[in-house]
Amino acid sequence: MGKELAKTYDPKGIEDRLYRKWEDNNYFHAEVDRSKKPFTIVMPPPNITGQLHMGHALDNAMQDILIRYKRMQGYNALWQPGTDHASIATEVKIIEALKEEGIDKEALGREGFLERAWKWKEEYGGRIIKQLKKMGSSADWQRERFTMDEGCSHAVQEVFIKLYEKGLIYKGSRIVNWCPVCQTSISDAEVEHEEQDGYFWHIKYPVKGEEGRFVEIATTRPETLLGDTAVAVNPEDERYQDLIGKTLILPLVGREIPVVADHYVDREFGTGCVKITPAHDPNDFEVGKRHGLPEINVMNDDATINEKGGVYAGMDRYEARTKMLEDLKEQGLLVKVAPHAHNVGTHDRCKTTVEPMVKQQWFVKMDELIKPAVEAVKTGKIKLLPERMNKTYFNWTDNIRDWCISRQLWWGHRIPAYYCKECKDLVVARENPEKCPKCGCTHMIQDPDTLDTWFSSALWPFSTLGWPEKTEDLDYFYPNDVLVTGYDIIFFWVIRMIFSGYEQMGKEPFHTVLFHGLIRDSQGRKMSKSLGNGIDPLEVIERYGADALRLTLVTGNAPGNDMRFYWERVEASRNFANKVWNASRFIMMNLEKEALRQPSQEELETTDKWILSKVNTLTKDVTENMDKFELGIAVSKIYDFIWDEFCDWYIEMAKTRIYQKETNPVSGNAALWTLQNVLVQSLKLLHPYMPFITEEIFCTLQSEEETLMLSEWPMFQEKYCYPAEEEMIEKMKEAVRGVRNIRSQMEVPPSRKAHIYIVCPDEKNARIFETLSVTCGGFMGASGIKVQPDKTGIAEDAVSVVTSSGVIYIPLEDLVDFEKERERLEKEKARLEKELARSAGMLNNEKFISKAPEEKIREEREKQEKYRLMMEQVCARLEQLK
RNA sequence: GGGAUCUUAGCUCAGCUGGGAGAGCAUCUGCCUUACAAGCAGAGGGUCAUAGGUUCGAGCCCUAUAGGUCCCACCA
Repeated sequence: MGKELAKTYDPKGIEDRLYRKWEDNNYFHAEVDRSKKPFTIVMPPPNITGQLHMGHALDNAMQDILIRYKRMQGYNALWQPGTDHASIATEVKIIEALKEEGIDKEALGREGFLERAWKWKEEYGGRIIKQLKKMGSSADWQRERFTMDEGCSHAVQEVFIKLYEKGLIYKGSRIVNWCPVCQTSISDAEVEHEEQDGYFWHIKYPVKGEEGRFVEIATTRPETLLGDTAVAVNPEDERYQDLIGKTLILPLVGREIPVVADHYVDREFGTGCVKITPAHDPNDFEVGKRHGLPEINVMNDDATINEKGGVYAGMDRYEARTKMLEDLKEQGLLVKVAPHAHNVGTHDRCKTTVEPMVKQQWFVKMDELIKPAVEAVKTGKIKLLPERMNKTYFNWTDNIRDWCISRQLWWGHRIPAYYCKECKDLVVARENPEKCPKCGCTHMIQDPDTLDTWFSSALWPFSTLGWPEKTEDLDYFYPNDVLVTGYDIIFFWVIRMIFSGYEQMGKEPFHTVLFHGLIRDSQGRKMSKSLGNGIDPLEVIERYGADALRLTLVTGNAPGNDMRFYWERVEASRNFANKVWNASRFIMMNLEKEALRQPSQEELETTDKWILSKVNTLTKDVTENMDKFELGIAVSKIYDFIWDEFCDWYIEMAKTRIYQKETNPVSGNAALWTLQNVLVQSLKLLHPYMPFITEEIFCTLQSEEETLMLSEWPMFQEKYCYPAEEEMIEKMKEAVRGVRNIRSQMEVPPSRKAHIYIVCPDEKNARIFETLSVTCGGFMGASGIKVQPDKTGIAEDAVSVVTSSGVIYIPLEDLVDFEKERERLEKEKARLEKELARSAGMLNNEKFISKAPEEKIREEREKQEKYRLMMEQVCARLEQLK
């Protein structure tokens, strides 16, 4: 008869098969279509070095949910995917690989290295995309882009030149964060501060011409002493007034340096005297600028001491430190060593301690660029979710510093700047100029540096749509709608996309940013390679299916909050998938070959109307929640509806009618029609979250339909609101629960049936139970139900359940333990007393009556009346049992 | 040093604009009831971190305190 499904849901096979079907049918592809409204999300491009991890899984699950939802709503939904060249991360990986082969990067040369890099890209670039597909991601893969493909590179070049021409990009000699291991400058955002235990070394500098007089300074980095060009004191520090302007002899070096006065010096801290090393400390750099001090760079790019360091030349910075301290001690100039915890800047990629150094680098001037980006968030033109991210955002924008964009790396976008070999003139141009515009010679050399990887990702929302060409795509799909990403890259990426969007497009790149948190392990630790605590999403998919993983990741997680990963939670999700599967299996088993007839209003029974009303409300709620990006709330409502209302109540209620459809075909048809319709509507609501299982069921159930993913998102319909039926069923459920509770407490075996009496003096309630007696009879373990207005004919010793709509009597004389029954009633009485006291407390409070909204007062009165009636019944029953 | 955030059932977390405390897992009891034991029915378990305040009414708003987490920051 009906269609067959396996007894348990097995995602294996099904998922790959359906994904192939979706791809083959081009369902993910979006073309400009002016008749439809666009909805666009750009995928944060994963690194080509990457493997899918839980962060990606969450990020992509959320985006896929939104994009599938909007697609079903009829939007022209574009999810624009791609990958990132990840300059430094990739370069480091390639160098490692080369090392294993015994090849040196420099020896290989730039060209050879880039050849290797592109090969790497070919090999690994596609890997993560394959993995994303396993998640069910419905991105438009035909539009897949790469940050270093021709179009994106063109965009990068254009932006660079435009900004340069506007004076917003400049080259300058400034102090930058230098990574001695990666041997490149890095931006402020790439520096992580970490507290380390170090020492405060107190060193004496002799005052020139005053035998036996010294100035004592304190430092955490004694090796920088080699580059000192002054000692500074606070101009208002009485202790050192006479020193200002004097000359000191720099220990170990013998160079003469002045004592200068600068307000930067904190009199309270250390000795109040600060050694000034303009070439190796950002503060000192500023002080040096103010006092016209020379900048002496004493280090090589690998942080060994250079020739300026005299006898220490060639030593590593820490080696030199040790040696210098020994020497100072010998000379009696090291006066004190105090333990001192301080913050040390490290490179986020390799964790090497960053060395501040003065270097020629390229910078983006930020103060003007950032203004529209600040304005956009301030005015709500761009909404950050959760809202608290605004503070983080402004904290960064308010303290913004120029962005160092040049990197001494090979893998990346080459800076379009050319230098004349002869006159050193600098030209920024689209192509290598044949001759120097200044001196006319033909030796122009391109700047060897490449750009920060984030320079290209900042353009992602429009470079992927064809910018700088004026494309149809750009016109139609830009601005994007939503950006989904982790809060950890708000500075690296989100802010930079926003100001780049305004600068290049004159429009914001998106209007909503939905931030998610980190996925942690079960102990709350970050998942990391070094800890070995990472969980591979592919393994989860392998074991439980992509749907289960997706559901796990978005359930019970508020935006921006971190989440712990538990296998048990995946198991719970898998169980839900199985529940959906089996409910569908049951329905399909009972469907006849011929189509169901839509029942008339009269043919729909109370229970049908109740569940139709419920799913109607659910549709409204879920749509509202999803529009507010409350994905977790929306899906838990779907979950509760399907499991609790639909499966545990409605399907059970419908069973009798299905089994007896031969004798009552009208009722059977109405039940089956309702089952099928509610199921389909639930599948639609669930589809964005669990695309595979819902598609599989839908296509089996409605074999004439091609796919669920392009079906219409359900709408709330006024005609399916049945408040009266909802109330009736709720009353019935209360009664059923009451009886089940009693039976369980009294340990009545399920096989034991009893004839049940429901005493309802209220006519309306009586009618409810009469109508529903067949339905609730089965649930109450009743052999029959009699609804009557009084207790006539009911055995004195029958057990009773007091509900808000009537008293239910269960004659089970031989089984009843009266002691237990009394206990139970006493407990119920106590509960009611508490409720009544609460009600009375409120209603007797004059202020509540005068100030609370009328609705609340009415509600409270109704409750009080309900409890009062129940109390009467309980007391009467207790009296009887005495 | 500045800022954010958290503290709710044994565990992990929801709780939207203030109006009778929720879920999943775990625990206990009874059920292999012809969709599902990855299940069904029932039960126990919380002075919502502490102390004040605003309010008729606070898990939710305000203030302070304690503890945890995270971000930012150039005191050498």
